[in-house]
Amino acid sequence: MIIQIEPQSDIPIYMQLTNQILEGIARGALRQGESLPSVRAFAADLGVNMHTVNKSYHELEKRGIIRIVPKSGAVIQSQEAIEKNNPHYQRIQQEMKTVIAEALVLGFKSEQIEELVASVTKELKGKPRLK
Amino acid sequence: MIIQIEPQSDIPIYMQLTNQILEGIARGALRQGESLPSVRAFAADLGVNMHTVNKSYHELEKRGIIRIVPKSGAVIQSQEAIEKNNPHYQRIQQEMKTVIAEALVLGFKSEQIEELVASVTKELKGKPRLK
DNA sequence: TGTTTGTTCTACATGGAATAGAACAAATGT
DNA sequence: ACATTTGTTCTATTCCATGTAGAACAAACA
Repeated sequence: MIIQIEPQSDIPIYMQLTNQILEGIARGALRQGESLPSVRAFAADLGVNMHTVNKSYHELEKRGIIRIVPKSGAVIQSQEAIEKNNPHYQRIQQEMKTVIAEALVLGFKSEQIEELVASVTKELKGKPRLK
Repeated sequence: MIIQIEPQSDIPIYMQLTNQILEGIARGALRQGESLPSVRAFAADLGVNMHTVNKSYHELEKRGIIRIVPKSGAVIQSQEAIEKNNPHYQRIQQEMKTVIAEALVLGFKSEQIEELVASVTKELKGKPRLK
Protein backbone atom coordinates (compact mmCIF):
# COMPACT_ATOMS: atom_id res chain seq x y z
CA MET A 1 0.00 0.00 0.00
CA ILE A 2 1.43 3.30 -1.08
CA ILE A 3 -0.08 6.18 0.84
CA GLN A 4 0.61 9.76 -0.15
CA ILE A 5 -0.37 12.45 2.34
CA GLU A 6 -0.44 16.12 1.42
CA PRO A 7 -0.38 18.16 4.64
CA GLN A 8 -1.07 21.39 2.75
CA SER A 9 -4.26 20.12 1.16
CA ASP A 10 -7.63 21.56 2.15
CA ILE A 11 -8.76 17.98 2.68
CA PRO A 12 -8.08 16.89 6.28
CA ILE A 13 -5.27 14.36 6.72
CA TYR A 14 -7.51 11.79 8.36
CA MET A 15 -9.85 12.05 5.37
CA GLN A 16 -7.06 11.68 2.83
CA LEU A 17 -5.94 8.59 4.68
CA THR A 18 -9.48 7.22 4.85
CA ASN A 19 -10.01 7.62 1.11
CA GLN A 20 -6.68 6.08 0.18
CA ILE A 21 -7.18 3.07 2.43
CA LEU A 22 -10.59 2.74 0.80
CA GLU A 23 -9.05 2.76 -2.67
CA GLY A 24 -6.41 0.29 -1.55
CA ILE A 25 -9.08 -2.14 -0.44
CA ALA A 26 -11.10 -1.60 -3.60
CA ARG A 27 -8.02 -2.29 -5.71
CA GLY A 28 -7.36 -5.51 -3.84
CA ALA A 29 -4.05 -4.49 -2.29
CA LEU A 30 -5.79 -5.18 1.00
CA ARG A 31 -8.26 -8.00 1.25
CA GLN A 32 -11.04 -9.01 3.58
CA GLY A 33 -9.79 -10.68 6.72
CA GLU A 34 -6.45 -8.93 6.58
CA SER A 35 -5.53 -6.33 9.19
CA LEU A 36 -4.41 -2.76 8.90
CA PRO A 37 -1.18 -1.67 10.64
CA SER A 38 -1.37 -0.56 14.24
CA VAL A 39 -2.19 3.09 14.72
CA ARG A 40 1.24 3.77 16.17
CA ALA A 41 3.17 1.97 13.45
CA PHE A 42 1.10 3.53 10.67
CA ALA A 43 1.43 6.98 12.20
CA ALA A 44 5.21 6.64 12.46
CA ASP A 45 5.33 5.40 8.87
CA LEU A 46 3.30 8.32 7.54
CA GLY A 47 4.89 10.92 9.79
CA VAL A 48 1.60 11.95 11.33
CA ASN A 49 0.11 11.74 14.79
CA MET A 50 -1.26 8.56 16.27
CA HIS A 51 -4.62 10.18 16.96
CA THR A 52 -4.99 11.15 13.33
CA VAL A 53 -4.68 7.54 12.18
CA ASN A 54 -7.01 6.49 14.97
CA LYS A 55 -9.62 8.94 13.75
CA SER A 56 -9.31 7.57 10.24
CA TYR A 57 -9.84 4.00 11.46
CA HIS A 58 -12.94 4.99 13.35
CA GLU A 59 -14.24 6.79 10.29
CA LEU A 60 -13.80 3.58 8.31
CA GLU A 61 -15.56 1.61 11.01
CA LYS A 62 -18.48 4.04 11.01
CA ARG A 63 -18.82 3.42 7.27
CA GLY A 64 -18.82 -0.32 7.70
CA ILE A 65 -15.46 -0.89 5.99
CA ILE A 66 -13.43 -2.31 8.86
CA ARG A 67 -14.07 -3.77 12.28
CA ILE A 68 -11.94 -2.60 15.17
CA VAL A 69 -11.23 -5.30 17.75
CA PRO A 70 -9.99 -3.66 20.95
CA LYS A 71 -6.40 -4.52 21.84
CA SER A 72 -6.11 -6.50 18.65
CA GLY A 73 -6.39 -4.74 15.32
CA ALA A 74 -8.43 -3.26 12.49
CA VAL A 75 -9.81 -6.08 10.37
CA ILE A 76 -11.19 -5.50 6.91
CA GLN A 77 -14.85 -6.50 6.76
CA SER A 78 -16.22 -9.06 4.35
CA GLN A 79 -17.83 -7.50 1.31
CA GLU A 80 -21.25 -9.06 1.16
CA ALA A 81 -23.94 -8.16 -1.30
CA ILE A 82 -25.67 -4.96 -0.27
CA GLU A 83 -29.39 -4.26 -0.15
CA LYS A 84 -31.23 -1.05 -0.90
CA ASN A 85 -32.52 -0.69 2.63
CA ASN A 86 -28.96 -0.79 3.96
CA PRO A 87 -28.07 2.61 5.47
CA HIS A 88 -24.70 2.43 3.73
CA TYR A 89 -26.53 2.06 0.43
CA GLN A 90 -28.48 5.23 1.14
CA ARG A 91 -25.26 7.11 1.89
CA ILE A 92 -23.66 6.00 -1.37
CA GLN A 93 -26.84 6.98 -3.20
CA GLN A 94 -26.71 10.49 -1.74
CA GLU A 95 -23.01 10.91 -2.52
CA MET A 96 -23.62 9.65 -6.05
CA LYS A 97 -26.47 12.11 -6.52
CA THR A 98 -24.24 15.02 -5.60
CA VAL A 99 -21.46 14.01 -7.98
CA ILE A 100 -23.81 13.32 -10.88
CA ALA A 101 -25.67 16.58 -10.36
CA GLU A 102 -22.41 18.47 -10.58
CA ALA A 103 -21.36 16.49 -13.64
CA LEU A 104 -24.63 17.20 -15.44
CA VAL A 105 -24.48 20.90 -14.69
CA LEU A 106 -20.92 21.03 -15.99
CA GLY A 107 -22.11 19.67 -19.30
CA PHE A 108 -21.58 15.93 -19.02
CA LYS A 109 -23.83 13.89 -21.29
CA SER A 110 -25.47 10.77 -19.84
CA GLU A 111 -23.25 8.62 -22.04
CA GLN A 112 -20.16 10.44 -20.78
CA ILE A 113 -21.14 9.72 -17.19
CA GLU A 114 -21.73 6.05 -17.89
CA GLU A 115 -18.43 5.92 -19.71
CA LEU A 116 -16.60 7.53 -16.79
CA VAL A 117 -18.22 5.20 -14.29
CA ALA A 118 -17.28 2.17 -16.38
CA SER A 119 -13.68 3.25 -16.77
CA VAL A 120 -13.23 4.06 -13.08
CA THR A 121 -14.82 0.78 -12.05
CA LYS A 122 -12.61 -1.13 -14.44
CA GLU A 123 -9.52 0.65 -13.19
CA LEU A 124 -10.33 -0.22 -9.59
CA LYS A 125 -11.40 -3.79 -10.18
CA GLY A 126 -9.07 -4.51 -13.04
CA LYS A 127 -5.77 -5.29 -11.39
CA PRO A 128 -6.35 -7.25 -8.18
CA ARG A 129 -3.42 -8.05 -5.91
CA LEU A 130 -1.23 -5.50 -7.68
CA LYS A 131 0.77 -3.40 -5.31
CA MET B 1 -36.49 26.05 -5.61
CA ILE B 2 -37.05 24.40 -2.28
CA ILE B 3 -33.97 24.59 -0.09
CA GLN B 4 -33.77 22.71 3.17
CA ILE B 5 -30.95 23.65 5.56
CA GLU B 6 -30.05 21.55 8.58
CA PRO B 7 -28.00 23.69 10.97
CA GLN B 8 -27.16 20.71 13.17
CA SER B 9 -25.64 18.69 10.34
CA ASP B 10 -21.92 17.96 10.25
CA ILE B 11 -21.96 19.27 6.69
CA PRO B 12 -21.31 23.05 6.68
CA ILE B 13 -24.30 25.22 5.80
CA TYR B 14 -22.58 26.82 2.83
CA MET B 15 -21.85 23.33 1.47
CA GLN B 16 -25.44 22.14 1.95
CA LEU B 17 -26.59 25.20 0.07
CA THR B 18 -24.03 24.66 -2.68
CA ASN B 19 -25.12 21.07 -3.24
CA GLN B 20 -28.81 21.89 -3.26
CA ILE B 21 -28.41 24.75 -5.71
CA LEU B 22 -26.41 22.31 -7.83
CA GLU B 23 -29.22 19.77 -7.74
CA GLY B 24 -31.73 22.48 -8.51
CA ILE B 25 -29.84 23.43 -11.65
CA ALA B 26 -29.40 19.79 -12.65
CA ARG B 27 -33.13 19.22 -12.25
CA GLY B 28 -33.91 22.18 -14.45
CA ALA B 29 -35.63 24.28 -11.81
CA LEU B 30 -32.96 26.84 -12.61
CA ARG B 31 -31.73 27.23 -16.14
CA GLN B 32 -28.72 28.69 -17.84
CA GLY B 33 -28.91 32.44 -18.17
CA GLU B 34 -31.17 32.81 -15.16
CA SER B 35 -29.92 34.49 -12.01
CA LEU B 36 -29.79 33.36 -8.42
CA PRO B 37 -31.35 35.57 -5.73
CA SER B 38 -29.21 38.29 -4.18
CA VAL B 39 -27.10 37.15 -1.26
CA ARG B 40 -29.07 39.34 1.12
CA ALA B 41 -32.49 38.20 -0.08
CA PHE B 42 -31.48 34.53 -0.13
CA ALA B 43 -29.93 34.79 3.32
CA ALA B 44 -33.06 36.36 4.74
CA ASP B 45 -35.16 33.68 3.07
CA LEU B 46 -33.09 30.83 4.50
CA GLY B 47 -32.55 32.41 7.88
CA VAL B 48 -28.78 32.34 7.61
CA ASN B 49 -26.10 34.96 7.39
CA MET B 50 -25.39 36.92 4.22
CA HIS B 51 -21.73 35.88 4.26
CA THR B 52 -22.68 32.22 4.30
CA VAL B 53 -24.67 32.56 1.08
CA ASN B 54 -21.85 34.62 -0.39
CA LYS B 55 -19.39 31.83 0.34
CA SER B 56 -21.68 29.33 -1.34
CA TYR B 57 -21.90 31.46 -4.48
CA HIS B 58 -18.12 31.76 -4.67
CA GLU B 59 -17.80 28.02 -4.22
CA LEU B 60 -20.14 27.54 -7.19
CA GLU B 61 -18.12 30.02 -9.22
CA LYS B 62 -14.88 28.21 -8.42
CA ARG B 63 -16.46 25.03 -9.77
CA GLY B 64 -17.52 26.71 -12.97
CA ILE B 65 -21.25 26.52 -12.28
CA ILE B 66 -22.14 30.19 -12.08
CA ARG B 67 -20.59 33.47 -13.05
CA ILE B 68 -20.69 36.31 -10.55
CA VAL B 69 -21.03 39.74 -12.13
CA PRO B 70 -20.04 42.37 -9.59
CA LYS B 71 -22.93 44.64 -8.57
CA SER B 72 -25.26 42.65 -10.73
CA GLY B 73 -25.93 39.02 -9.91
CA ALA B 74 -25.01 35.36 -10.02
CA VAL B 75 -25.75 34.03 -13.49
CA ILE B 76 -25.94 30.32 -14.23
CA GLN B 77 -23.31 29.36 -16.77
CA SER B 78 -24.08 27.67 -20.07
CA GLN B 79 -23.62 23.92 -19.98
CA GLU B 80 -21.37 23.20 -22.93
CA ALA B 81 -19.92 19.83 -23.79
CA ILE B 82 -16.96 19.04 -21.58
CA GLU B 83 -13.58 17.66 -22.62
CA LYS B 84 -11.32 15.28 -20.76
CA ASN B 85 -8.54 17.82 -20.40
CA ASN B 86 -10.94 20.21 -18.67
CA PRO B 87 -9.87 20.67 -15.03
CA HIS B 88 -13.51 20.33 -13.97
CA TYR B 89 -13.58 16.94 -15.69
CA GLN B 90 -10.58 15.85 -13.66
CA ARG B 91 -12.28 16.91 -10.44
CA ILE B 92 -15.43 14.98 -11.23
CA GLN B 93 -13.29 11.98 -12.12
CA GLN B 94 -11.58 12.10 -8.72
CA GLU B 95 -14.85 12.51 -6.84
CA MET B 96 -16.33 9.65 -8.81
CA LYS B 97 -13.36 7.44 -8.01
CA THR B 98 -13.83 8.00 -4.28
CA VAL B 99 -17.54 7.19 -4.35
CA ILE B 100 -17.12 4.09 -6.51
CA ALA B 101 -14.25 2.79 -4.39
CA GLU B 102 -16.42 3.05 -1.30
CA ALA B 103 -19.31 1.40 -3.10
CA LEU B 104 -17.16 -1.53 -4.26
CA VAL B 105 -15.72 -2.09 -0.81
CA LEU B 106 -19.21 -2.08 0.68
CA GLY B 107 -20.17 -4.91 -1.63
CA PHE B 108 -21.73 -3.19 -4.64
CA LYS B 109 -21.53 -5.23 -7.82
CA SER B 110 -20.58 -3.46 -11.03
CA GLU B 111 -24.12 -3.91 -12.31
CA GLN B 112 -25.53 -2.40 -9.13
CA ILE B 113 -23.35 0.67 -9.57
CA GLU B 114 -24.40 1.12 -13.18
CA GLU B 115 -27.99 0.67 -12.14
CA LEU B 116 -27.67 3.29 -9.39
CA VAL B 117 -25.98 5.75 -11.74
CA ALA B 118 -28.70 5.26 -14.34
CA SER B 119 -31.51 5.75 -11.84
CA VAL B 120 -29.97 8.85 -10.31
CA THR B 121 -29.28 10.35 -13.72
CA LYS B 122 -32.82 9.65 -14.82
CA GLU B 123 -34.24 11.16 -11.67
CA LEU B 124 -32.26 14.35 -12.18
CA LYS B 125 -32.81 14.71 -15.89
CA GLY B 126 -36.27 13.21 -15.99
CA LYS B 127 -38.52 16.03 -14.91
CA PRO B 128 -37.27 19.33 -16.32
CA ARG B 129 -38.99 22.55 -15.28
CA LEU B 130 -40.73 20.84 -12.40
CA LYS B 131 -40.64 22.90 -9.26
C1' DT C 1 -31.92 60.39 -5.72
C1' DG C 2 -32.63 56.73 -2.86
C1' DT C 3 -32.28 51.71 -2.86
C1' DT C 4 -30.09 47.52 -3.69
C1' DT C 5 -26.13 45.23 -5.13
C1' DG C 6 -21.63 42.61 -4.18
C1' DT C 7 -17.46 43.50 -1.85
C1' DT C 8 -14.46 44.22 1.94
C1' DC C 9 -13.19 44.91 6.56
C1' DT C 10 -13.17 43.99 11.63
C1' DA C 11 -14.75 41.30 15.39
C1' DC C 12 -16.29 37.51 18.04
C1' DA C 13 -17.69 32.73 19.42
C1' DT C 14 -17.67 27.95 18.52
C1' DG C 15 -15.83 23.84 17.14
C1' DG C 16 -12.83 20.77 14.11
C1' DA C 17 -8.14 19.33 13.02
C1' DA C 18 -3.72 18.08 14.40
C1' DT C 19 -0.13 17.52 17.52
C1' DA C 20 1.78 16.15 22.01
C1' DG C 21 2.30 13.65 26.24
C1' DA C 22 0.75 10.63 29.67
C1' DA C 23 -1.54 6.77 31.69
C1' DC C 24 -4.11 2.41 31.69
C1' DA C 25 -5.61 -2.47 31.01
C1' DA C 26 -5.64 -6.03 27.77
C1' DA C 27 -3.42 -8.73 24.25
C1' DT C 28 0.81 -10.51 22.43
C1' DG C 29 5.69 -12.15 22.20
C1' DT C 30 9.58 -14.31 24.15
C1' DA D 1 6.55 -14.62 34.25
C1' DC D 2 8.14 -10.57 32.12
C1' DA D 3 8.39 -7.07 28.71
C1' DT D 4 6.34 -5.08 24.74
C1' DT D 5 2.69 -3.60 21.97
C1' DT D 6 -2.01 -2.72 21.53
C1' DG D 7 -6.19 0.52 21.45
C1' DT D 8 -8.33 3.64 24.53
C1' DT D 9 -8.87 7.66 27.22
C1' DC D 10 -7.45 11.72 29.40
C1' DT D 11 -5.51 16.79 29.28
C1' DA D 12 -3.53 20.50 26.73
C1' DT D 13 -2.27 23.40 23.14
C1' DT D 14 -2.19 25.62 18.54
C1' DC D 15 -4.24 26.74 14.29
C1' DC D 16 -7.90 27.25 11.15
C1' DA D 17 -12.82 26.77 9.39
C1' DT D 18 -17.41 28.01 10.22
C1' DG D 19 -20.95 31.15 11.24
C1' DT D 20 -22.75 35.32 12.80
C1' DA D 21 -22.70 40.35 13.18
C1' DG D 22 -22.07 45.09 11.97
C1' DA D 23 -20.27 48.63 9.23
C1' DA D 24 -18.73 50.92 5.18
C1' DC D 25 -18.11 51.58 0.21
C1' DA D 26 -18.69 52.19 -4.82
C1' DA D 27 -21.35 50.57 -8.62
C1' DA D 28 -25.75 49.32 -10.60
C1' DC D 29 -30.60 50.03 -10.65
C1' DA D 30 -35.29 52.08 -10.36
